[in-house]
Amino acid sequence: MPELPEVETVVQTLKPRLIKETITAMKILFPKMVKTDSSVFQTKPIGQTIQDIHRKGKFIIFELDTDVLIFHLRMEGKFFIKKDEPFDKHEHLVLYLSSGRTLRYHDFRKFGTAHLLPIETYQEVSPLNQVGPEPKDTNLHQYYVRIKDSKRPIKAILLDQTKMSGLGNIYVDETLFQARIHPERKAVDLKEKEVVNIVLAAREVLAKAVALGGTTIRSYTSSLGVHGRFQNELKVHTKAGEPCPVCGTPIIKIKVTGRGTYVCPKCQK
DNA sequence: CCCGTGCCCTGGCGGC
DNA sequence: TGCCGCCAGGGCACGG
Repeated sequence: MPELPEVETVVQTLKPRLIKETITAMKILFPKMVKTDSSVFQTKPIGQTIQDIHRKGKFIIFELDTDVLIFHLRMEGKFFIKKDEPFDKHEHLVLYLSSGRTLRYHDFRKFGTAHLLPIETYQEVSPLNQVGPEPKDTNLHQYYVRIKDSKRPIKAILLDQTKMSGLGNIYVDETLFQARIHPERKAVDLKEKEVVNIVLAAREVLAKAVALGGTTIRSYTSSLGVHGRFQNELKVHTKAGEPCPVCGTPIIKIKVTGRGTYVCPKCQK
């Protein structure tokens, strides 16, 4: 499940391989993933050159000459660069490139999305205008003010990409463990210092995960994927029954707003 | 406006 | 061994 560190790793991997490639053709194998008018999506990128690749939150942005191609990988999306091999059944979108290679979007759960938007305005419209700053760019006091009246559990707020972007289920659990805050605490009951500590913890957790290339929980053989090493650093996520690395109390798994959640019942208050 | 729920999808796993 | 049913989960539409 790619979160900010995994998406960043994908961007850094794709960039040197795809910059200055021109898109010569496109094949859409799973039309539902395309969220822009399909005739526009299919024809407008042809002849345009990939000038840059970057991301906002968990969205990957391919900057072309006059438009941007925006992908969201959701849980299982990944890219492969291949020659003229036959299509895999999970490849849903194929870009043909001027070098003769193909860029393939692969997603066996079919949750990922693709948009094509004009380069001048894409930041002001959906989906990217819904994406808040990531933790390192979040103003601590402003964030506290923004969430302080909410009765929702802090975990739900940290997963809300409009308020702050980049955290998913894994890194929220790790962030709240590091900050010693229980995921079910309501935002309205948190002191400003606690909220500040949570954002600071998120910055640290994400920075370390980016440095290690993200987290690979399920092992896939991927030619162009995430071979992250942060899974070795996880303190609570997926650790149900194992001792808390701080106090030794067994980690428990609970459900918070529908999400599987790992917590140390002693350390996190 | 705010919040909770259901939906999308399919590989993998538990249960029998 | 094989099959069935359910779970996982990010973001969005929808309804209260």
